[in-house]
Amino acid sequence: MLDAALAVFGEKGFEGATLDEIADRAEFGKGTLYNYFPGGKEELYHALFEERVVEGLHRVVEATLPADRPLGTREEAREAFCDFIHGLLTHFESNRSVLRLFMTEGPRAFHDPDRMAEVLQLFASFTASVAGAVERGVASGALRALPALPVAHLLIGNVRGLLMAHAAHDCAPAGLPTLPPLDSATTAEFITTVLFDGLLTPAVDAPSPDA
Amino acid sequence: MLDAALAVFGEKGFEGATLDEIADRAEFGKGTLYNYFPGGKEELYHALFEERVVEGLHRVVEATLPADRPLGTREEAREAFCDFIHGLLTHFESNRSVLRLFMTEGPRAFHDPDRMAEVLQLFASFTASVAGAVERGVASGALRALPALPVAHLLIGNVRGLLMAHAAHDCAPAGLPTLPPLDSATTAEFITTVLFDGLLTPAVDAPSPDA
DNA sequence: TTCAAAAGTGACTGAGCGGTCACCTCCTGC
DNA sequence: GCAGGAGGTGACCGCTCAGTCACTTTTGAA
Repeated sequence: MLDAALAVFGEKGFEGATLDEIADRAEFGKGTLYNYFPGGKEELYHALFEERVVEGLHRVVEATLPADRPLGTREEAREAFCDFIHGLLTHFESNRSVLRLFMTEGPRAFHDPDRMAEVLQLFASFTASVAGAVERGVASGALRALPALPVAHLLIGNVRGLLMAHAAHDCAPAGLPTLPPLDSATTAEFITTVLFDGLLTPAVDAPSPDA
Repeated sequence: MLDAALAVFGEKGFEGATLDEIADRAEFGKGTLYNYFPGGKEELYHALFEERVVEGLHRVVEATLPADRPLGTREEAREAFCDFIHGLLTHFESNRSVLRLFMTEGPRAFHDPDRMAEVLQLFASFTASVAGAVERGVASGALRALPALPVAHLLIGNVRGLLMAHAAHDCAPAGLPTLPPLDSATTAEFITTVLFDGLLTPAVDAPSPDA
């Protein structure tokens, strides 16, 4: 049943999805749906969001940034976060519907403070885990002394942004300037390079302008 | 009329906004709305999006990354992009409704390939301008030789991500782990530091950029 | 002053959809 | 084989809202 809901919400979005279609696709009657989710559309959606999206994020963070993973050196930190980014990318690339829920939910919550509070609550421990890892990196001297929470947001935001750009490429028919679909390992390495090494060329005292 | 539409779409989102409310708030009859926008809700929304969101992005990019701005040195490149980021932040912070349209539209377009094509078309020249600036930075040796378009996406995505996080903070009632509202200059400097100097502490064997 | 076109109006309509409920069906335990 | 209830069902209801159109008001040219 959640599978059907995921498919339909993923395709149509929250507003566009109809309970009739979800029930049809799940091969259940609409009434049955209310047996499982008395709260109706909202409850179904929230349950789905929690079980698939939030749960997925947790698995990735547990696999790649566990509290005992050493982040003492620059190399360790770089590799750990690269794994994390790679984990997020592969997770979402193999779960397009989940990706859509993930990307759509933030904006949706803006129009409803209660929902926003809920969403933030659901993401809180995920964000906190990432921020914790950043903090450990800072403490060990591997990372610059920047505030951990904004850095965590930035990290997550980057993955989200590139996923969005790539997903847009899939949808776009014309020859518009979109990103070609990269494999997740390359993309992860790209993001890591920018975020960890920086965009600027390494400062040698005589910069080499090689045209 | 567009002002009223902006306010309502900003508050309620595309689906949540009703033409009755827009017409009311604009102090027009609903019929009049169809005189100006025969295509109805969609056309009104698209016109709004084009005139306010896309237009705003263009103004920022023209002000901070014009084609003749020198990007030859690391310092010039860093400052130019910092200005750009700062420009985006201030623009959106003083136009919350515009911000919401901007953030909501991407996800919305996923459920409709035609709309996605339109949106990409509208953003194409904006993205291209940013990518062009990146390319110039790379050509002059100030920036690492990374593909310009993904870098541009990353840049824009970072601003979008932090704006979202800060906007979420405004909505959230509880003491959840959200970002405190920073002033845009600080935030711009923060993003620039991460993206340009990198998260890693300067390596011993490489010369250090200044703190 | 006249009047026709342009601009504006809001009650009405029809479709779509979330949610309900009286009924059915099938399993279980006796 | 039967009673009872848990689980399943889909026609139906009521409401919301985009879009329409017959009518009113304004405008400005003659």
